[in-house]
Amino acid sequence: MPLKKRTPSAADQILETLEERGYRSTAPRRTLAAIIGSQQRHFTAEALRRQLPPAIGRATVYRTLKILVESGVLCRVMLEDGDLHYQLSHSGHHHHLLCVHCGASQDLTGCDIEDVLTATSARHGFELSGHWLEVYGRCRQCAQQTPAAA
Amino acid sequence: MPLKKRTPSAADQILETLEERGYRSTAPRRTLAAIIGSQQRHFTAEALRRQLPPAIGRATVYRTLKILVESGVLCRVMLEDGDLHYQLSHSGHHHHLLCVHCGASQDLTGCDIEDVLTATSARHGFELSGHWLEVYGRCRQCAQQTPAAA
DNA sequence: CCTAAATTGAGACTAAATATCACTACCTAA
DNA sequence: TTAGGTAGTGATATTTAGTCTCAATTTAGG
Repeated sequence: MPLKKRTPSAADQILETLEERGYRSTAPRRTLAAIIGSQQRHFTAEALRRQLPPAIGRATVYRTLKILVESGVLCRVMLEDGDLHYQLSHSGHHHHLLCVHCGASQDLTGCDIEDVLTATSARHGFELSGHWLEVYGRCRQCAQQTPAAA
Repeated sequence: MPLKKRTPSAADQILETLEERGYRSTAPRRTLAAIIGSQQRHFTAEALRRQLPPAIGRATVYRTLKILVESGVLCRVMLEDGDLHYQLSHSGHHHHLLCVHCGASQDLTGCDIEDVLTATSARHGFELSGHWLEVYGRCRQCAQQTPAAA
């Protein structure tokens, strides 16, 4: 017998956040939330759309993605080739270690980039307000599988 | 009487770099070099094109920009809104302090970001191969002019 | 001057994203 | 429970940014 209250799924959390922000719960958004919650990797808007029933219009996909980024549910990830991807955001401001081999990404935690930037900016008389950082390389698994990639 | 050998202009330096790399000196490239050398701020491909005689085709502009980035003459700058701009590159790998108020940019020097990233990545078992960093804020002048911007 | 190869520009094309707008479906106040 | 104002939707047109193709032109070098 399944329990009534389980750990809320990613999709549920997404919908909840939208409601908290005053957005209506609609059928397209529920579908979007379910598919987004099921993504194992960062994804593009168009890749997402391909997984959606064709009845859901392009505009809705882009509108919803924008809302979700503003709401902190998703974050944007810039790939090395300039492709803009999205992925579930697990925390507040953070950065990504993006594996260029398998496409996995880990959050960069325990990192004092912010402090370094603040100090360096101050030295330039610069009033820091934000930054954008992506880190590319190979994750542990991929690095082990192909030790000295050409 | 003007001296024969002056400090070479930015445009001359651009053309020289192209020649060193085996690219031919052509009229369109000379025009491009002159206009690029005269930019006071980072610029988009299309903004550049608007300053060019219409006889120079779009393809040539983009081709030349690509060559110049590969040659290290220009570097790409990603603005906060996702706009891709270009600007003259003054050194090798570096980062930018981008003023969101006036559009000025300074190179970020004397910064040990690389070391921090290397150490942090290692802690995650991540084999670092590259990164992308932009820093946004207000330059000294703008910060002074509007001390507590809303 | 001649020629091969590099370069060019017009324009077709692509991809990603936004804008428009009539229509629909939510949700709440009655 | 329903009515109706509004948020939301989707089809479609449009924009933006850039790439591709290819015939014609220009360049560098002998």
